[in-house]
Amino acid sequence: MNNIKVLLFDDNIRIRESLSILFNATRGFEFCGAYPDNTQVVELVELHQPNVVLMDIDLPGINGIEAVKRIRKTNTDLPILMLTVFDDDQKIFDAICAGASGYLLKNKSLDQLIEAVKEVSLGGAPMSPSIAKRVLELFQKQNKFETADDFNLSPREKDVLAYLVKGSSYKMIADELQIGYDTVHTHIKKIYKKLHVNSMTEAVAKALKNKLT
Amino acid sequence: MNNIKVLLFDDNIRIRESLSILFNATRGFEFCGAYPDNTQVVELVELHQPNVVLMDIDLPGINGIEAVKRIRKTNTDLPILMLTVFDDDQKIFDAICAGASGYLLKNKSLDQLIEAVKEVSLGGAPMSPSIAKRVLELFQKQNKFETADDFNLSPREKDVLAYLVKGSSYKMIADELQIGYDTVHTHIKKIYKKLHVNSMTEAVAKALKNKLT
DNA sequence: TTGGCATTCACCATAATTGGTTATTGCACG
DNA sequence: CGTGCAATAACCAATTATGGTGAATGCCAA
Repeated sequence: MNNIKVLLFDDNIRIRESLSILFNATRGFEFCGAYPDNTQVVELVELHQPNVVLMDIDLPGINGIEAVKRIRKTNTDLPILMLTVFDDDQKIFDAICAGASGYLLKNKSLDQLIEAVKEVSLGGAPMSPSIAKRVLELFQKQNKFETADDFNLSPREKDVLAYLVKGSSYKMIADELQIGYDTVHTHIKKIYKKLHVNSMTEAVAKALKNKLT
Repeated sequence: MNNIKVLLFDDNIRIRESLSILFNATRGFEFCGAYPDNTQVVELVELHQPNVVLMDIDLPGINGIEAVKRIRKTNTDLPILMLTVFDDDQKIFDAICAGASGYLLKNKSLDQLIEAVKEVSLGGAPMSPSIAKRVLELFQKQNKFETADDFNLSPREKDVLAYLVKGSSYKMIADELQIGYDTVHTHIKKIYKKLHVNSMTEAVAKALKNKLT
């Protein structure tokens, strides 16, 4: 198996030096270099062809999240491990959405860092447990839904509502469901009563807000 | 510091026995008991008052995910660590949405398991890197958005579109934006041209699909 | 300063939606 | 064997939305 080539971006010179020593001294790793900012991040990735990028999230100028976005424009597979001293919800969220592969707090031991880099190079997504907790919470928040509020819609009414959400008109719904225009009208009237709305747009908005689709 | 009380649900008798020995023999832990199914899960949690629950995800009868839901009905804080041999996307997703605190593959060493239980009892969310990767991918998928497609909407047009999404009619928008009905009409006509749609519901659907709000 | 664009407004004709009532069919439940 | 409900359908009147043209104002940049 080939060495794992590691490229580091961090504005702290001590971290650059110590990680440089660490990866050069550890069997199975190869240190491409360490840079204090992201001005040349895309070019440096192109140049060094690393297997893993370590990215400090709080860099001056182009921050780590922006750098991840730039790398991801041309390279969707390269593992990028975010390093940070803070576990700020918004930054975690942004970094993950930008396409980061993992997220470590800097309080890890060097052994744990080595382990994490190995894991991320193999396609895993190492995360500090406290980070993982945040991610899970964000995830749960986004996917909590009120099954309670079904509004007692009948199956057919749900069908019709789904077409409304897709942007269909009475006529289109009638065509697609193979029923008459007046029947669509009837269904929609009942939907409005059950949802306590009185227009298609309100119904669509309510359906989407309550994940009725 | 008090011992960490661990309660286990797993249908494999070998795992029950070996983890029983492990946690009884490890300083800082206390083993509440091991059960092969979830029929009494809520009562057992109530009885033992554990600090951490280890839950196999594939149990006969009431599965691990359903068990998590039941526990979460009355106890939102108790750390529940899911154990599984498979890393199936849907199960990961369901377990997390049900309220699981962490998610470990069973290929972990006993030392790593002990470490993970410690972490979860402290409020972390240990995850096997391969699981974490799935979670990140699901997360990224849910939150990917096309900032590119702004559709060249002017600020005012975005305002109007936002009201459409809220379910407002021409009149309501005119009132709320303090402009005339015909002006709203004009804005909406331009929005339709830019979005390539020709009804309020289509505009709302497209706006929401492209996160234009 | 001229051209483009955003924002505002008006009028007209057509099409679509809304709310009301009424009615038939078929299915499930007690 | 009625009762209730979902699903289907029809009719009417009033409101709302759509698509077109045209036009005034103001602002910014070439």
